[in-house]
Amino acid sequence: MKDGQSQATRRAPRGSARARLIAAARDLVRRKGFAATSVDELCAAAGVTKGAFFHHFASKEGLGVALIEDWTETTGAMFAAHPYNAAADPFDRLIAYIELRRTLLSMPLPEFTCVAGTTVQEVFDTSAAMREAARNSLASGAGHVRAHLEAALAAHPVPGVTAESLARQFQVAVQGGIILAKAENDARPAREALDHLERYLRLLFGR
Amino acid sequence: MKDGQSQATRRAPRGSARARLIAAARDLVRRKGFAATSVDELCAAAGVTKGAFFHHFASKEGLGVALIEDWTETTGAMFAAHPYNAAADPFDRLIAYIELRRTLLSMPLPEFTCVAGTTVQEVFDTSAAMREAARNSLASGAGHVRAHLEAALAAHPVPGVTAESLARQFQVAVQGGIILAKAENDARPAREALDHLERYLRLLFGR
DNA sequence: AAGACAATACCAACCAGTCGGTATGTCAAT
DNA sequence: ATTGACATACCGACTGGTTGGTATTGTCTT
Repeated sequence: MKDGQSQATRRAPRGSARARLIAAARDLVRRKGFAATSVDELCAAAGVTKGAFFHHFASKEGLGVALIEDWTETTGAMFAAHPYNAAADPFDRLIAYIELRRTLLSMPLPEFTCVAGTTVQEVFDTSAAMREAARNSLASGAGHVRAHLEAALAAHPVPGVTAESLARQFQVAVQGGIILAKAENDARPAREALDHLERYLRLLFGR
Repeated sequence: MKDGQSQATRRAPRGSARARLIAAARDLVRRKGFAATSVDELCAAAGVTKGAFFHHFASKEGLGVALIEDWTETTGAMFAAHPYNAAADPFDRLIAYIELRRTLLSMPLPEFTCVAGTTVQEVFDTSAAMREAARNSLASGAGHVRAHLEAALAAHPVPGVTAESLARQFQVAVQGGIILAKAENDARPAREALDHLERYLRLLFGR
């Protein structure tokens, strides 16, 4: 009788408020940026009240840090689990990684924007905590390809090129591509950035 | 007697309010982002009242559009006037352009961030007018190198590579480098992004 | 019973934008 | 060379609504 069902659809199950807030933040921050997203908006989107918000996060900035940390884990798990890691040749794994990033670009624009890259642009000078979380996130993202790059460079050294720096260039191509895609309102420039990255790699490794 | 001097230092000369507001916006928006910069803050920084603000701009968004358009003109004039255009060989001009961008990176971080690239990240989905201004700004920036690229490609064609797309990759390297620099709070990753771009160019053109 | 979790009401500060008014400059007719 | 009509540039108090954050109370789970 107690209309438990409508209650359940209307209100999220207890204990999920934190996760729901982070999910809502991921959506809204990608579309509108961090500063332009208000706490009230976040609560409404998550189906949660303000009391719940400030129970789980000390401040809006706290939510921002948690959002980026969650992003680091989520994307990290996704890349780690992906079959692109299976290829025997490290160079093939790099090409497969780029191909994987290409397929991600077929999603709608707000859904392939990088949470860390977007927010750090806004807050790098106003929130040290969020900047540090973003730095860690981008470094972690570069870490996924660095291992493959080290193996590839061991088999085919390139003078003046380190795995560390080349891994960062992957991030540069991805982040820069996203900016151009946003400006053009079209994923194509981001896809072309990956094409150039792949061509660069092939030239470096003589493939 | 009439303390005309203190009057002059206390208040900007008539007619300069618009330019002062744009200059203040360039500073503040680079450091804090567009959404986090309030109109009051802008007015205070420009030494101007709110009445003056809304006399010159219909809205905060209007100031945003004017800011990006001004940025397009300013940077365009700067690159056009620079001696890097002097080299006879188009390839040398491209290398000189990259070198010019490298020297820009010796400034403090907020001063080498691209106004168009930063703001479009925030407002690409919430302000069509600003996104369009940013698109135009980035396209204009790519246009500066496209001419040199066309000449270089005419002398040394590279299959599958157009001047248009390669010019955009210059923007990708610059914008992506800025994001990493912000995250690391250090210009070095941006400089390395230019190094990789230069190496890519040399490989493409066999230099 | 006790603590974790969440709902509601509330607050001072701040937000973008408005509006009636004034200062300054322009130009044509006197 | 004055005058006066008009436009531009600017001023700053004000408004309705929103902001991030708090205080208090209630309700689940163990």
